[in-house]
Amino acid sequence: MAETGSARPATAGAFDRLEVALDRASPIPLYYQLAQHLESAIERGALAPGDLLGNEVDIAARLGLSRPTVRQAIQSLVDKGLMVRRRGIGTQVVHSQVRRSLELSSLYDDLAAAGQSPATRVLRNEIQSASAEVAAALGIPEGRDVIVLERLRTTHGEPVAHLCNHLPASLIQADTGRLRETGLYRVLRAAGITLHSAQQTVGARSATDREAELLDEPAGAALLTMRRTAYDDHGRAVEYGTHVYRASRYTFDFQLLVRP
Amino acid sequence: MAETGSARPATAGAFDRLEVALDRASPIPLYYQLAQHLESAIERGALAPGDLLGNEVDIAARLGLSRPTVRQAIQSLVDKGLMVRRRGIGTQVVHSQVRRSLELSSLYDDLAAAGQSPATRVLRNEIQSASAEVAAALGIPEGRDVIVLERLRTTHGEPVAHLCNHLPASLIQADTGRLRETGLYRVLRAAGITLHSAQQTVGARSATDREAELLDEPAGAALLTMRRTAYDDHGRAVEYGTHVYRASRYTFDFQLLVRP
DNA sequence: CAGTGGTCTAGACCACGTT
DNA sequence: ACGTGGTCTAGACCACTGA
Repeated sequence: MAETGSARPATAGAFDRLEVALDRASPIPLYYQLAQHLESAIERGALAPGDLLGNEVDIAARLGLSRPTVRQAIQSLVDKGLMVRRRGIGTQVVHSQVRRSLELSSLYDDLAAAGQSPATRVLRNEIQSASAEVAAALGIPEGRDVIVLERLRTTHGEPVAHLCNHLPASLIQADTGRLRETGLYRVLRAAGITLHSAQQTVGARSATDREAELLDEPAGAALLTMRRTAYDDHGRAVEYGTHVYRASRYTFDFQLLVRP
Repeated sequence: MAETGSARPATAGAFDRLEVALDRASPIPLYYQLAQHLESAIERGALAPGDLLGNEVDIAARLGLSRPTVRQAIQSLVDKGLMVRRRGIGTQVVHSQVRRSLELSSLYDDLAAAGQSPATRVLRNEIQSASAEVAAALGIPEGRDVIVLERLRTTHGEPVAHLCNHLPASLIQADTGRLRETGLYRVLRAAGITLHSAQQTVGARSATDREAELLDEPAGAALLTMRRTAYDDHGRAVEYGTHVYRASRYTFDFQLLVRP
């Protein structure tokens, strides 16, 4: 009965304006294709902040998808903080511009993405037996062999950070040459180690004399510190790092989402 | 045909050992009830790290739920980093103990949860016109009225942080008495403002003379700084804060998850 | 090969917020 | 009252993993 026909100007959502072409032959899941389309539409402004997307049933019908599939796509954007759902209202693009949230990428990637042309000086790359602190952080017996990496990260010739990492020696062979050109996490990834999570602690303290010299800061300058243990898929600790950053040249930016 | 009867020792998952009682009359969603059961089982050790949960179809059958509902429950735990799914293997409890990740709670809640019995001294609570910096952070016109809050947070009589917040004056009436006893975010919540997300920047710098005196630190001590803009459901900026923490008494802990 | 999670369908009813 | 998202069902087929 309630056949609305072709005209439906009533509660048209912003989704109408989009041209979404799904490829059912692609190995990429449909919900993921849709999510990518929506995200890129937001990025290029085709979906503006505050826009109502339009209801899920219509979108599903228009795309020839089932509603759960459409929901899965939208939900992934909600989880990213790009959209907000409201019962009785609809789904809208979030008003505030969302900055990229902190990911589990290496500092190298962070800097490269920011166009900072990072470089690395490897100060130390050797095998030692694990101290009590390192053993506890990595969850291995004290005295077990670990790779100790000490590096100085610079951008445009200026030092940014002093990085000290410990890895179980059984994991990889740390190639100093490769570590000069890229980040530790890329080396791990290339070795088939997929990171899963990391526990980080960020703090501050005054620079030691050696740190001040390495980082080209005055004695006793305030530095930003970060201690991190990274875990792989199996929950095994893969890396323990204690890093020190020049506070004048580096901060941690991240976005928090309230879990509903 | 393939009636296995009561004996099924073959690939029994750890889920068998759990007693999960769902309340279909409850307004709490079934997937959420199941997720809570599983999470508490992990917390009290009934599900140990590395345990295979058992396949989703069986669990669904045992509980009288559909598989998507069971999946939704498990997925929420995967999103929290408590479990890992592997195709062809199953779902297991993550090996490493997962610490609580940083949430969008107030410093007051953080300290209270840690049993630190926080207290607050309100140094300033007045209305001013927004400076360019504050106006830009809050997304309002320069010169618009804003509430300026300056507070000193202490635990056990020792200063921990110096907090400076700016809020659009139209939002709430900031009651100094309530701010002494609780955190700003609780006051906001009580005023019907639901926070949605926040953008934070963490850094470090040396203490000014006034900060050193307020925080009982030596002159020029290294301090941890945090700048935050918080947004509500509609994406409107609700609060802009510039906080300074004693590095000797406070750090930021958080967990990062790799999004798959 | 058998078993697992990953994806998808086509519906249904309910709770909530607006009107 | 109505429209929205929130939840749930009962299946289906596929892709990956391990033996």
